[in-house]
Amino acid sequence: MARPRCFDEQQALRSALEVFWAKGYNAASMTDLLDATRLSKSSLYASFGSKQALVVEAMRCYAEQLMDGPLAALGRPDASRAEIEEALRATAAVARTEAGQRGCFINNCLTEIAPHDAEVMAAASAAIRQLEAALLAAVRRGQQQGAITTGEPPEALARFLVNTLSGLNLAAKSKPTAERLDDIVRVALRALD
Amino acid sequence: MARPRCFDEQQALRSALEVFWAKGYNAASMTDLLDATRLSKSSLYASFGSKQALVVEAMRCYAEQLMDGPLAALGRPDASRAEIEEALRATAAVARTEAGQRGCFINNCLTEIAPHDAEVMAAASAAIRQLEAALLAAVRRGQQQGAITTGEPPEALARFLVNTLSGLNLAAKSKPTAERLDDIVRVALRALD
DNA sequence: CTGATTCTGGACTGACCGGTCCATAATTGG
DNA sequence: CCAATTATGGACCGGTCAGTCCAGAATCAG
Repeated sequence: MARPRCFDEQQALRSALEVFWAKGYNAASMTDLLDATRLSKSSLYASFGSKQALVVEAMRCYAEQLMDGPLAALGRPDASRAEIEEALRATAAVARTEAGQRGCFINNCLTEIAPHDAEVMAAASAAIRQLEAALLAAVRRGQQQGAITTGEPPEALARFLVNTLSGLNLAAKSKPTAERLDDIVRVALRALD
Repeated sequence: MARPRCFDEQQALRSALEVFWAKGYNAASMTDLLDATRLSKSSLYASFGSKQALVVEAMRCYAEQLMDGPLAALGRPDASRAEIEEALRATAAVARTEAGQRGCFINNCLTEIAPHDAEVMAAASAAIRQLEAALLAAVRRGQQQGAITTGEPPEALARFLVNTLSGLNLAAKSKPTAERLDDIVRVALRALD
């Protein structure tokens, strides 16, 4: 009875994410988004409602692909110190690439738009909370195994690690050398001893 | 012979900085800047040339007031471990305030505009380099005094500390609790032991 | 083939953008 | 008071912004 949708909403979302990620929210025009998604204006507005709603969806999409990418190790149920180290190193490795210079999309949104948009703030906070929870579980396991100091509560160590990851992603913006990133990761890991 | 300038360029710059800092570069319109500086469009363009040139000057202005504010301790010629701790704590203290939720202006610019503007990138890099140099000097002194580990080169520790400060300023965006910030500072300082 | 329904392209809107320009007001030295 | 010089306000510019809307193409069930 009805004509079926002839485009993949998830695929469009991924394309929109690329645009927002590369250009930032304000600098990404609807024209840019239309070109990237290959959707008509009507279709895009019918599917997502507004530019703001679209970026919020893009943030969720990004958070998912983060946990499947450089932070995948942290998602494993037996994640411990080795997986924390792996996550830090993978983040540093991405930061060296050209694409990595876009930084963390969540942090970009937190910086540019969250202060003036409650929904974006909520989405960013949720993503950060999720990362912290994963780190917390890994820290606890590491402490139980004696691989991580028990001189600090696991919550404190997890918060510190979130902070270090944020910093690495920000550092990525200014074309850091591999040595610089390695220094940061190595010294940060000292805090777990 | 000539009519003297009847406004304070530095004062106008500080006002412009407030606008850019609170709203972000793209979201700050010339109208906003004109209202805040109380200048006419002609005067502002005659003094600074363009919105982009204005933000670059604002970045320099911010970098100065940073070294006179929370990072003042690091500027002292005898700065050592205590001054590093003081800088971290002062940054955390600012992050708790409402004004602190604007984060670090340099990092905001690095995130929003530096990727697409070479001059902004240069200004941001210069500011970060300056901070790192101050930290490096303090780390070296701390190592000589035996207050900081010599198990890592001072450059690595300085880079790590820059990273931690960046992270704290980013964390400021999401209304962090005092406890959370204290955790980050305390754990980061472990890495110096 | 037909009628119902939904998707699609693009014209269109009013507002605002950063930036230019000029006539005028203000202040100077003489 | 005058001539020279500069700051100033505001009109104005073309372009772009996010978002609306509609006529028509595409796809369905029967």
